[in-house]
Amino acid sequence: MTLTDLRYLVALARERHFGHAAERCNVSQPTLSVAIKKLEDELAVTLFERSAADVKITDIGARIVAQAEKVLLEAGQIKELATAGRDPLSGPLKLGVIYTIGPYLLPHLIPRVHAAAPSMPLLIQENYTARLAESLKRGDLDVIVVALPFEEPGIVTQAVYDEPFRVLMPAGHAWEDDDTIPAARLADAPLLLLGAGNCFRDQVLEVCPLCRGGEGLQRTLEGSSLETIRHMVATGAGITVLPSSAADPLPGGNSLLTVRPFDAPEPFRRIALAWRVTYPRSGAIDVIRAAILGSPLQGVRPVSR
Amino acid sequence: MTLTDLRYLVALARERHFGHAAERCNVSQPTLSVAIKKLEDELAVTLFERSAADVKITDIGARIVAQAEKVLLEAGQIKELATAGRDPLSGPLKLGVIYTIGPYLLPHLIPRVHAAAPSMPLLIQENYTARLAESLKRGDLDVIVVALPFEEPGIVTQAVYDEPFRVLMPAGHAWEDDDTIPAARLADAPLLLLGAGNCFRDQVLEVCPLCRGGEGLQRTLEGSSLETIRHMVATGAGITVLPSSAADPLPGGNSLLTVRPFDAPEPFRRIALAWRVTYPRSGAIDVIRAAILGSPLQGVRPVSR
DNA sequence: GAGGATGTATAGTTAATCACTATTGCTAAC
DNA sequence: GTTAGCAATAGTGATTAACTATACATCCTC
Repeated sequence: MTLTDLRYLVALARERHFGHAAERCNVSQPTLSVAIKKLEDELAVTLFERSAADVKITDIGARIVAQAEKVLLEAGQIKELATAGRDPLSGPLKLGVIYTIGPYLLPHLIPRVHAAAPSMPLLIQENYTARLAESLKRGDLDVIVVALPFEEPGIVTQAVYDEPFRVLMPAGHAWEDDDTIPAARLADAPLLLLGAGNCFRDQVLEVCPLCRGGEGLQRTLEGSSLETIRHMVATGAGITVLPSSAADPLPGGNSLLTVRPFDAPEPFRRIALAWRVTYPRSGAIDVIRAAILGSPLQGVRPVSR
Repeated sequence: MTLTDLRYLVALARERHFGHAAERCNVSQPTLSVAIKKLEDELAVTLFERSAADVKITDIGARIVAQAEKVLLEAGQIKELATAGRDPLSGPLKLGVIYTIGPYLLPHLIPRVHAAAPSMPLLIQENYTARLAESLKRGDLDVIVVALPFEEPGIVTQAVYDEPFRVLMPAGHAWEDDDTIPAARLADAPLLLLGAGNCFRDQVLEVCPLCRGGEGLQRTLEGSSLETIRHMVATGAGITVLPSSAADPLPGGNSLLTVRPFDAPEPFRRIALAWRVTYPRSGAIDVIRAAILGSPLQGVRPVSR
């Protein structure tokens, strides 16, 4: 029993004439005749009473035809689903973002994606890189925004932008007079740091390796966020290093804080998109990339593809 | 897209492994692989993300799989319908009976058919032979009970029983002393007859052809029934000829009426079943025949097949 | 980083199926 | 009896679907 057979069956039930039904199906009369006979044999049921005068459907035949129509209808739905699903910008996209980007990127990203792909709602998860990677590989996420380096089997990455680091200090701090800050100076500063698991923490520690072994004045704030740290800096609890998108004052920004860049060469992190190499909706990824680059993130430099 | 393809699709969605899915479908891995690829090409949609680690279904793939399961379910219903419809004794049987048999046969027939084929309800129509024949050919009826001769193209008949004619007269009638009645005597009797269209009327007239031309004492009662005529005979309005099943007194019968057979050779009618030669439920016809022969119809003689 | 293990895709071949044309067979109507 | 209409069958060719064998890709291990 094939869908073609069922189409022949329904056509014959409608036309009550093998020749006409065959014509409607664009096949020859014997083709349809044989197919119906095959169906009857397979089902071990007489579907039609054939006579010279006309073709009559049996009671059981009528019931089976009704069911066949239902099958064909449902099968047609598959094609419709496929047509709808062919557009990579249709259907939800599961996006993961690391904690140190989400709060600064998402408010800009979401409306831009919505404008570019109105029928692609974003399902967003913020998490650590490791968790995002796991979800991405499991298929719980489709695309993630992470900092490089990021190497995972089966995952491809695409750099999107570079983002310099900044030193954040309370307004009136002694370093405020300097236009730029040397990284080495941080070694003995009361540096506020994110907890383990945040990639940004490690990147900051790389900027001033001395701190690591030094067990100096740094304080690790487990379970905290960049925003919390910023508030703590404002209250004079210490200084910190932030990515520029989180640090640079927006118009009408915080007057309790002072931001200074590092001495050249500025330390920076490279932010990238990552997805399974097998992920088919590359068009959706392009939209995400464009929306990120279209977002007004302070201090970031796009990375050409 | 075939039902087989959909089965492969569903299996792969369940197993998430080409080899295992193929095994479950009793085909080789390449067979399933090619089929899925063909489906994806046809629908122009990526249904699965394949990687060395595992097989992931895409969002659109999951939706299509759900629809495919629906299709397969509905298709399975066809087989179930066929299985149920394979029994000729399942499903209603549309039975036609001529007016001069119905009232005497049906009260016996219906419970017997119900006992022999409980899931074959009878849809019964009483009518003239010509109307029954038309309905039978149109397919509005499946089997009819008529008197022979009955010849129609595409229709087969099977004699079931012979039924002698009887003379019915009011109790106390002059002929009551005779054990049998010669047919010729009816020529000048006040014979009550059914209206035109009733085959039994013509059969009675054949018994005594003289009446036809004679325009004697006969009265034709249009739109009447044998039962009405019987009542009229009881009131002394005349005499009549009835088939034995309608005439012979049942235990506790009507004491106002006297029934006499004809002189030998008794005139009789032959009752038969008729159906379209293409009608597939011969088993149902056998049940009807057996139920008729099992009915206690007075005076009838079964006709062996 | 080379080699092995796992798993999917491809190549090449064979068998089955499907659809065609031509023809037969059947029924009913003229 | 003949003819017309229509479905069934025969026979053939093309397409499809299945197989086995093998290539290819990826990841993991040593």
